[in-house]
Amino acid sequence: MKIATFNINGIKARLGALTDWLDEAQPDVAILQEIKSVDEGFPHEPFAERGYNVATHGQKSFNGVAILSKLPLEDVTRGLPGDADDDQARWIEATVVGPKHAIRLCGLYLPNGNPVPGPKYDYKLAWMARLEARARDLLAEEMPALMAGDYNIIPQAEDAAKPEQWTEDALFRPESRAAFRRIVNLGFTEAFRARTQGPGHYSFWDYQAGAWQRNNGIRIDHFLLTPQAADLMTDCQIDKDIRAREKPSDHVPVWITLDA
DNA sequence: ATGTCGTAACGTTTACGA
Repeated sequence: MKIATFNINGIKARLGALTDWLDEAQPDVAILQEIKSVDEGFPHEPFAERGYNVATHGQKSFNGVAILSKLPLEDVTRGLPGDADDDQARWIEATVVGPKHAIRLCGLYLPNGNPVPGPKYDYKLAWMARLEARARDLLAEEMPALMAGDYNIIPQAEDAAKPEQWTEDALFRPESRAAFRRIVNLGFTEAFRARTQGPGHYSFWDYQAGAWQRNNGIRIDHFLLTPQAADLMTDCQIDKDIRAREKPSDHVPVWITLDA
């Protein structure tokens, strides 16, 4: 089972690029972030004709997450638990049942948090505390499950081409990285790093200042796997070449395969 | 170089978020 995560930066602007990539990469599941659309504005037909079921959790203009799946999406829930007043659309869950295993999928768009300090950074850290709570509950289920998406976290210096440019940024502040490590260290496997070591692997290049042309990237899109899911993983890759196309997102897809 | 995008709005340009 091939499962991808992809921050598309707007479904209206990215529909062609997204369907082109789906046709080539043929993921069974695509977990999307920054759809920047209300649920009613998210197109279903282009995905239905390719065999995908669609579940969305959107809002006007900003944020928004979705899951596309060739398998039926069961037990869909929307919103990260822990704050009834949080109206930002950043979390969606669903279960898919493969030939061998059921997988609980969590799609997330973690707050950016800039500038530091400030209310947006406070919101990021508070959101991560709620994420940790959900992660603990997920582990307690002792089933194959994953949390995938745009974490807006650069885990280590080797995950940035120029880490010195990010020292004051919410994506790389010690508090942000510590919160990410606390979650990983509960017992999750960070899929990409379980299979590939060393610098030079990125999932985001800013539109500004020729970041792509200079390969000034960062790795901020991640899969965290429960032990039961990690045991099923057979591959994890980044579709870097997508970034060179016409009208690209500033992120590229990251995907895993599971023997599920 | 405050450098680029995507979205929305009392839109032919500005504001915001990233």
